Amino acid sequence: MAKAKPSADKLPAVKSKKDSFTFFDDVYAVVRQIPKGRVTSYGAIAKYLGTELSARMVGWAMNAVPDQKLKVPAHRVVNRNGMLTGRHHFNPPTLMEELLLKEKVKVKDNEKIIDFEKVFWDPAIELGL
DNA sequence: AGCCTGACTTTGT
DNA sequence: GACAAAGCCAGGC
Repeated sequence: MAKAKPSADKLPAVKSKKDSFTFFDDVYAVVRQIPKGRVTSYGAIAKYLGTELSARMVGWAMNAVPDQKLKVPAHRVVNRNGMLTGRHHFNPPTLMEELLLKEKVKVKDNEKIIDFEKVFWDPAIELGL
């Protein structure tokens, strides 16, 4: 992963707090665009949204999903280690791994994705940021 | 209004 | 390499 160290190059470009609702909406929008069999990290999404400093909010957004019918494949979102840290938040905790396995995503120890780098889907790149 | 928590990430010891 | 701490922002109490 390219981790640049922009001291002055790092522009917050964060939206107003009033646009906070957009944050959740954007998160859902990005997650929904994750191709099948691919996964991404909270940080990647956060970065794409311009709030890489608040990757937690991405996960928080998942927990704050207004309606599951939004088809937000939260199971395709893991932490930067490729670990299914959020599986406990699924209805059955095993649902996350099942969904991933169903999409041909290999999971090791039922908590970590194998070849995470290969199935990693970076919105900033795929969506052409 | 203030304090606490959290599905993260990075950095330092 | 493992553990601890800090920073981030939004929501709940």
